[in-house]
Amino acid sequence: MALGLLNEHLGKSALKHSQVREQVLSVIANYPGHFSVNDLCGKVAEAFPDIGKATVYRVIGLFIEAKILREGPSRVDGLALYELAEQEGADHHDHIVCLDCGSVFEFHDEQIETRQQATTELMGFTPQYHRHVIYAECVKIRHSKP
Amino acid sequence: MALGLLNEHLGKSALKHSQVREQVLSVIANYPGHFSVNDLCGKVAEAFPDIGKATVYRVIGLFIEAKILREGPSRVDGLALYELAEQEGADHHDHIVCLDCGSVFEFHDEQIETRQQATTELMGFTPQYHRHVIYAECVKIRHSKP
DNA sequence: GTCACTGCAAACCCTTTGCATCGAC
DNA sequence: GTCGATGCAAAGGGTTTGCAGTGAC
Repeated sequence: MALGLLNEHLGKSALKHSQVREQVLSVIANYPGHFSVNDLCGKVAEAFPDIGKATVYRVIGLFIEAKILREGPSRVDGLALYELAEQEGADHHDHIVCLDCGSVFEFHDEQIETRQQATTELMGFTPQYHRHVIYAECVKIRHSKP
Repeated sequence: MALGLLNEHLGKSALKHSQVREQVLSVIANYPGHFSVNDLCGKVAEAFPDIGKATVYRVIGLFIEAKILREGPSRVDGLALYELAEQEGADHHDHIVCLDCGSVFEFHDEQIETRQQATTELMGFTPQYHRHVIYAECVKIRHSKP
């Protein structure tokens, strides 16, 4: 899976393959959902205590370039969250952040995507990516989180 | 205009009216478009050199509570931008950030707003606010910026 | 052997906080 | 006079960078 993307990206550049990058990738691959850099550092440290925080930051940048990760929603306090990028052709999704508990949910609406594309082009732009996050209160507690 | 909102908000709280707050507000009122805290500090320093940066931060927080300002799009590098909030009943808008020059443009699409509301409610949430930013390349250079 | 990668710690940037002073009511 | 507002400088938190050592090719 994502390992292929990584190697593809490394192949196109002067960058080298490394064990550490594969290790971080394996941690991410097993990471469900959305995470901050700090979350990831924690998980990485559990599995590979020798990997430093600076490397995690550097690797995240690399993975974003390789389109393995993408920047997801921001937490209410503004901290960036990341998630595995969609595979080529897979459904793109946007986010709802619960104002009550901070949980992140995903949604997809084809009409919104279409209108977005059309509106942007109408204004003379070629859309590359977008961030669409709805902050909302949940009516009934239908999800639980610490 | 916004001065009314400020006084209204101050009236509802234990907070005091102050000259400094009015001065910062006057700078913002003359500020076209979207600005970072740093931008604003610069403009404020030009007009009122005695106002400290900490106060600007504190005042921005206050103005957001008073719904005079709202958090706008993020710059590509992630830095938050602010803008004058819409007046009650006025059109809400979202943002396109030009990847070529960083300029910020506004758009509004009623269909997107409607679908957003519907989708969120369908998932059991009451939407409070959203951040919808499209990052795009401009096809022709139809705007100029340093 | 070369040049990129890594870990550590220091540096950085933006933002918040503590504290003494000033100002609004 | 009271209590919030302000300015300054210091502290915080997240992220980046410099450098010497390590690892990939």
